[in-house]
Parts: sequence; structure tokens; C-alpha cells
Amino acid sequence: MNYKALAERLLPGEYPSLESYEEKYPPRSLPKGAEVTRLAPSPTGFIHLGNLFAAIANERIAHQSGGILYLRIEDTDLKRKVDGAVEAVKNALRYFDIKFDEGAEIGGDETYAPWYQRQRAEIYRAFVKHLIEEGRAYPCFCTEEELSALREEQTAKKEITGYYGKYAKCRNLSEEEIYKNLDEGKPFVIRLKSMGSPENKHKFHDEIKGDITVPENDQDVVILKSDGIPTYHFAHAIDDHFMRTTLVIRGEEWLASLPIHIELFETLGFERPRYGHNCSLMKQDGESRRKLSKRKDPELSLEFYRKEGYFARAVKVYMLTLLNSNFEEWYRKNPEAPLENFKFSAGKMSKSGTLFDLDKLNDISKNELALLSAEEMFDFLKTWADEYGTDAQEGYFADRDKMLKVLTLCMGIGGKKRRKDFTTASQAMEFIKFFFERPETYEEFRAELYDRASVMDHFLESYRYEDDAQAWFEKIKQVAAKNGYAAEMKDYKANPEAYKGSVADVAEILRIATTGRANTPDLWTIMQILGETEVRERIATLMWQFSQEWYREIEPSAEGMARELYRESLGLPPKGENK
RNA sequence: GGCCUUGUGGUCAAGCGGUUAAGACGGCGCCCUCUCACGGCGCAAUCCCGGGUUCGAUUCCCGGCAAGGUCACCA
Repeated sequence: MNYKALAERLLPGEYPSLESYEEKYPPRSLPKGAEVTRLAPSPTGFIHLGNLFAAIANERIAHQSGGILYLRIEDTDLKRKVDGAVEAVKNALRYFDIKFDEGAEIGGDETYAPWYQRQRAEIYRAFVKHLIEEGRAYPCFCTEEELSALREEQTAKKEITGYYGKYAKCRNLSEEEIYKNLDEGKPFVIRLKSMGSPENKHKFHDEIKGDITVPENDQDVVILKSDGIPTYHFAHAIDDHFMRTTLVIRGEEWLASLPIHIELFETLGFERPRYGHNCSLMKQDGESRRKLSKRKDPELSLEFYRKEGYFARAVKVYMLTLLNSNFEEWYRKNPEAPLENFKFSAGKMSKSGTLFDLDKLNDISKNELALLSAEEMFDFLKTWADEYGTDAQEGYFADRDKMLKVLTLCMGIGGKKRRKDFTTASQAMEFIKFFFERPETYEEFRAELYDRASVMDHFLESYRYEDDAQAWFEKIKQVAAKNGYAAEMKDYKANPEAYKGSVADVAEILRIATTGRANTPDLWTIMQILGETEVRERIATLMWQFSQEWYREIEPSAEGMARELYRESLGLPPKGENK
């Protein structure tokens, strides 16, 4: 068989010499030990937690070694392409502070460009042509129907499926048959002529899994599709060689095709990069666990975290704790140090599938947010609200001073202990809502707090905005005593039967009346921020409602009196209907 | 089904032949307290199973079992 002539017929024309590519994409001049890693998504536009997981590992390994992280777009399959996908990937990763040194739409050193595989067609073909000339690749004319028939046959016989050995029909086509097919214009793919046998097993060192055994490949895999574009496997070998990748961290799902890649690198005569196959993120689903799925699990999408307003650093910290088991301990000891100072190591990555734990993420988020200053929190929330918040929420930020006071209080800044009430921006906005909008609904009063109107009335009577926290609380105590509640907690605990309740209950009535909620940060400060008029109006409004109800039930004729009471408490003149 | 990988509390996990088998999240209880949050203290809960090797196995070996991955002109 004249392979040279065949190669020319299959891929006609002059191609640059193989050596010229070596010169064009020379080995990188980097310090010893520097790792070149990459992220190589296909442009589907959907970027998920698994991508981020691998991205962080690749980024850390590259940058802590003084190496390079680049972005390559694996667009060999047109069906997967979605417009704007590359932008989406870049944006998502920027949010989580993953910085590329070079790559598609990144700029940087152009030596190893282009980074879109479709733009690299010539290189792939040059090498495919070479393999044909060497007799290490051949054209295959089998149709999809033939291939699936073969698969069925193999399955029925309980043999291994695929294109190999005696099943590789086109491998042994005669020269005449090949040219006849070609003359008839039959479409063809180029397959690798595999020399391996799965009976032979080799030890292989995986940077994450450790020593594993890998069988030899015997599949005559497709390397060039009928459209002249290579398959993933072939493009991987060529690109990672010429982009001078030193370490490939990729998902565990690639482990099964490692034998193919090993053979490809061998037959091309390339030194292969080191590999680390990381486990995938799992989710508990009833009895069993499964990979996080795009359809069923919104928390897989990176977009989910941005919409909810997760703090990017918190997500990163959580990823790091999953990625490297010793990270959590390090972080505990070095809470102040930049994350980059942590010595990341592929060897510490988990070997088995990790269940994604939203509780843990939420815990980390609370802690991370509690580290922010009021100004930082202001910026974080505002950025979120501008993009995802309602109009009303955007409005909260108009009064910067008030917002800073609110945040200072709600985050417990200045106090002995920081508060940790929320995990995301959307929760935080919900939490501070009552400062900016009057409550629409009120948390239910416990049944025993039946005389709340009277408590409110007494409170408004004695309330002075100028009072400091202590004086204010003294007055609450007086209100308590006046209404039959224990002014001192100790008294109440010692003898609960003697009272209707304690100051705590009185405070609860006032808390619900002003905020709508039974649980809030310090009430006195809240009242200070709201301002006197607002406090009085809120409490009086509710008080009036209660009085009305009460009068309606007990003494319908006295309803008018309730209104007067209300007006009086606001300091308004009696009579007159308009506010 | 073949091949590959993995198996320590509910979850993430330390551990490398002898330990009361760390820690964190979650759960539960108590304390602090005007509520909540924070914080403090405490409790429950784990070495997949069966054989070896050994004075001794969670740890080493073999065999099961279970889980995950993969078997395309998708990546």
C-alpha cells in the first residue's frame, strides 16, 4: 500500500512540516517547576459548579508555581455552540476571581494562539496526514447504521463494543477498495490504527488518584471527523502538546479515555502532560447519590449563586475546603492571610465523589459576610441590588448614611459579637427591609400577650427619642411593671406564676409593632434609626387596630374613642379626618 | 455486562499496625440574654462485609458487596 499517495488523496495539498510547528510553538521559558494548566470548556454557555471546582484547582496550581493558566475553547462540535458562551464563561469566572494569563478573548501572549480549536484545523490535519503516511491512520467508510448494527451485534454476543480488532472492517480495506469508495464520493472519517491490547495493563501515576492501572487502548478511534474537524481526543493531544500544557486537571469522566490519549501521545511522539482526574460533585437523591444535574439542580449553575447573591469569596472558600482536605484547618489558623498563601496540592484532592453540602456553604457564607465592614457590605449589596434587586430595593441605597447605620446594626459591628443572620445578598435585603418599608404583615403575637394595646399605649406615653439605651430600657421595665409583667428577668424566673410575663414579653410586643417581626437586632437602635415620628406612627397604627377590634367586640359604641386615642398618641389634635 | 475508580458518624473528613478514632457542618440539650443572631459548654452518631497476615488490624493482603464513572463522527 502506498500510504503517501493515499494521504495525498485524503488530505491533498501542502502542509507545513511537523518540525515547523515545533518551532512555531516552542517550549515555554518558565522557571523550573512552573505548571501550565488550562480550562477547556466547550462553548455551550452553561458553566457550572463542576467547572468552577476544576477551575480553582487549575488556577491555584498554575499560579502558585509561577506558571500559566489559559483558556481554550473546545468547539469541535458545532451542535454544542451557543452564541455569547465565551463571554458567559469569562464573566462567571471573573466573579469568582479566576484570572487567566492567556486564551480565547483574554489577550496576553499570542505565541500559542489561536485558542479556538476550529481555528486550528490546519495543524490537526497536518498531523493526521502524517499518521496516514506512516500507516498509523486510515480512512473508514462505515455509515452510522453499520456502526450501530455492529454495536448491537457485539452487545448480543456480550462482547466489548467498539471499532477494534476483527471488527475494524475498514482497517483492512485493500488499496482498490479504498480508492473505489473515494471515487464514489463516499464520506469518510480517519481512524487511528491502534497497536494496543487491553490484556496489557500498565501502571500510571495520576496526580490525584495516585497509582492506578490502565489497560492499553485497542479501539481504532476516530481522530478526524467527516467534516475534517478532529475529535476531542486528537485535538487534546495536539493542543496540549503545542500549548505546552504540563498538567491536565480534568473531571473523572475522562479517566476511561485515558488509554486513548496515552496511545495518541505515543504515536505522535509527544511527551505527554501529567494528569489528575478529580471527582465530581454529587447530590443525594433519595437512596442513592448522583452527579449534580443541570436539569434537576439549580444549585449546579453558577448563575444561581449570583442571582441569590452569594458572596463570591464564600463560594470559593467552600470549594477550597472540598478541594483540599487540609484547607479548612489552614484557614482556621490563618484567617487573615490571603487565600493565595495556602499551599494547594493536587495530591490532597479527594479521590471519591463529594456530596455537595449547601448547609456548609451557608455556614461559610455567614462567616465570610461577618468579616466585612459596613462599607464593604454596602458595596456588595448595592452591586447585587442593581442587577438582581427590585426597584424598591435599589431605592434603599439612596440614603447612604442611613444604610450604613442599618448595616452597622444588623451586622453587629462595634458590638462585642458580630451578627450572622444572613448568607446571601437577597437574604440580607429581606432582613433589613423593615427599615425602609412599613411592615405589611405582622408576626403573630403569642396568645398570652392579650393586653398589647395597653402596653403600646404606655410605651408611647413615656417614650422620649433622646433617651439613651439604658434610660429607654428602664422605661420598658416601668411599662412592664405597670401592666403586670416582671420588670426583672430574675424575678420572673424565680416566680413565674406571679406575673403575666416578663420584660421580654413587653419588648416583644413593641418589637413586633415596630418591625413586624418577633426577632430583630437591638430594638433601641432600630428606633433610633427609624426616627421618632416613624416609631410613633408604626406603633400607634397597630395599637389603633387592636383597640378597634377590642371595642368592636366589647363596646362597639366606643370605637370613636379609639380613634381619638390614636390621634392623641401621635400628638395630633382631636377631630378632623385627614392626616 | 466488560473495564476503571472509590468505600471512616447524616455530610466533608483527619488517620498510614497499638489512639478514649481529631476537627468542621448539620441535629439535640443547657448557659448567656429584652427577642433573634452571636458566643460558651455538653450530648448522640462512624471505620461496608468475610477471610487471612500479625501478639495486635480502621490501617497490610485476598475475596465479596455497594456506589460512581465509562463504553459516540459529544466534549
